[in-house]
Amino acid sequence: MVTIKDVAKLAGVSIATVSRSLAEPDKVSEKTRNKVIQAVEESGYVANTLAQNFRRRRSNTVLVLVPDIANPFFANIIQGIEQVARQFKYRVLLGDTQGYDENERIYSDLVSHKQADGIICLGRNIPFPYRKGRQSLDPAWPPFVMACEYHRDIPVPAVGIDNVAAAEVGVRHLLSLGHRHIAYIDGPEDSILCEDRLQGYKNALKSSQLRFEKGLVAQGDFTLASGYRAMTTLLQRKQRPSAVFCANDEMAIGAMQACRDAGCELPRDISILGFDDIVFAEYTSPRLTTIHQPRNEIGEQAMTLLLNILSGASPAASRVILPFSLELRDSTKRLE
Amino acid sequence: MVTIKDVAKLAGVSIATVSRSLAEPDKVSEKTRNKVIQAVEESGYVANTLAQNFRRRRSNTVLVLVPDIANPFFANIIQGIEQVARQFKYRVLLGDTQGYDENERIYSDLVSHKQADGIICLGRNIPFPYRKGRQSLDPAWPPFVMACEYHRDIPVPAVGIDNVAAAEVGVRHLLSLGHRHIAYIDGPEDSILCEDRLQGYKNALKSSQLRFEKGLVAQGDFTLASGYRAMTTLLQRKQRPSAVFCANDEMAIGAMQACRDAGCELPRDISILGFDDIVFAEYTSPRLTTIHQPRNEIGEQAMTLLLNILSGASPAASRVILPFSLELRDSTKRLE
DNA sequence: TATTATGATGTAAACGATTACATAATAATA
DNA sequence: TATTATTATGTAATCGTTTACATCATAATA
Repeated sequence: MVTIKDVAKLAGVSIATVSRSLAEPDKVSEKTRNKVIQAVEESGYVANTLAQNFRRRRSNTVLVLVPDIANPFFANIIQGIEQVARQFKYRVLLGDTQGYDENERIYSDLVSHKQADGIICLGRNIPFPYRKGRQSLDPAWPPFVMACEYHRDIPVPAVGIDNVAAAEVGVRHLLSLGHRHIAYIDGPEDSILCEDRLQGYKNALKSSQLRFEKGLVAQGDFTLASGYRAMTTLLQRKQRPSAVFCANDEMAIGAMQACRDAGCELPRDISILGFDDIVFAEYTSPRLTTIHQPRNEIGEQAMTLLLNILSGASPAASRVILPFSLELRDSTKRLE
Repeated sequence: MVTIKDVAKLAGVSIATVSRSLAEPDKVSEKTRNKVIQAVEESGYVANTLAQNFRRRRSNTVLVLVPDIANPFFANIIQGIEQVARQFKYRVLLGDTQGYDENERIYSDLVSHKQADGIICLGRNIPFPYRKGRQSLDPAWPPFVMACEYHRDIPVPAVGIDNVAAAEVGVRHLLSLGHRHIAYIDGPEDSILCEDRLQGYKNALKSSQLRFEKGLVAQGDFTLASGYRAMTTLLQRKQRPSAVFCANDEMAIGAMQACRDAGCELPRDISILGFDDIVFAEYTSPRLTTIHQPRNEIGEQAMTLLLNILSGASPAASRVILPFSLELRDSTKRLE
């Protein structure tokens, strides 16, 4: 293996000069710089990243905590993160937490072990211990940002959309189609995202002087199967809802299947509205009307934000709110 | 930061002894071992992984090259890899190559830079330069294994199913339903997987004394959109196929949509058979009949294989072939 | 008991880079 | 030209481990 020593010998300079020529080229005369570059090429030298990381006490790696990689929604966010990371020569270490807090802990240890410089958290759990009610960011925490989710109490830097507004726009769309009996299939209980979407749903109802009915909210957990189950429950009500707003597309797709299995025709009997706009939304039957989130951009922005923090930007909480849009397709229909 | 030195001082031994107590406990007397453990706990020492990696010249990290993380099929394989990796204290570095060879090169550089100890390649491209026709594994290559795909010329360790057999089973199923005019929607051109599946398709036809017709093969690239396009092309033939075998589920789902858009009723007019059995396959309408692959296990086995190689097992090519199964659902129907 | 084998510990040299500091070379100024 | 400021380079310490080797203590053997 060719080391910096070999290059130094070959170029007839000291190792310090080689190091400088490579890291801070303008701190070195043009002549020597050329000699060094020549020697590097001749010897085929590549710096040993392990040694560099050790000496610089950082890894140029970010850890991404994903509740579930198999969820195509997260996959797109990761792509955005990857893209920016690659551009800035950062590596992306993946941590699939499968929704378990313990796993999040395990992974975040990597940061204290200097295996990663920072964390992007796609899930809803902060992987560090914290006291409830704490107002400011704990200075002991490693650099990290949340994407999609955020935190109500702690001012964690976060990237996402305005979920209240997005849900409201979606439900208002259903209302504008004449629906008055609108159900909501909720995501995991402790998700702020879902709380916000529920709030948007309530706001929309209110704007039409409709009363919020608890029985019209069914619990899901973002999976296809949970959407199916939730819808099945809703269909058992004496008065079936004429429209259903789902907290994500997968549950919407599950719900559609439940409707079909119950003998409903879509969208004639029931309108369905999703959230996220995953690729599959365009390939359901009927095509799923849904709220589009700029997934790639969320990832990009999250990584950018983290890079800023890593390069010493104020650790003050910055929320990046990106635009959403209502994607009108065929799963929602005017009530006849 | 508390280092090994501090622990040594606290325990009243040398740093070598501390290191040994931790790495090779049986090379040290019980008394000292206890003293050291005590000191470690008291001081809250955790070894600096950066320093360890540097000194040990390895990173305890594997690089996973994924053509597309957004593909749920790969996501499940990654989960399998993750699982085993975590168990053996390995980290998973993710490289989304988005199908570009150059990206694969970039990532595989990480190995030469010692950022990763080995590679698991989910795509079809070997990320190192190689001469065609080479019979043996290049000893200069870093440890790596392929999952799903494999290589025809080079004996690369690989994990997957018998794609020829699987496709044959699938198509025979269509034949058994009376279909004689069966199309095939192919995946990317340079994929051995797809070549194998095509071969299985041909074998099945042959077994029923049917002639292989080139016009019944449409090109796709594993995406939903490409499935849609391919199916649209097939539907323009004077004689429409009565059944279509798709090289993966996503193309099958795309194809279903194309059929509906062309006014076909499924599965009455056309039977559709997928491949992979992604979660969404159960939520299409009609539910997709498909070939099930043990995705998680493929990931697990691939990681296990890589670990073996890393721990010095013979670098000889070992192929791990896992079982598949035909998942009968509602998208295939007896020809009337 | 003297000698040898065995096991436990310590000493110090790596690993391959970065970087504070000292020194040498050059340019700018008086 | 002599002096000072500036820039370029080299020397050597350092990061926190691991590990070859030397040393010392203890147990086993003659």
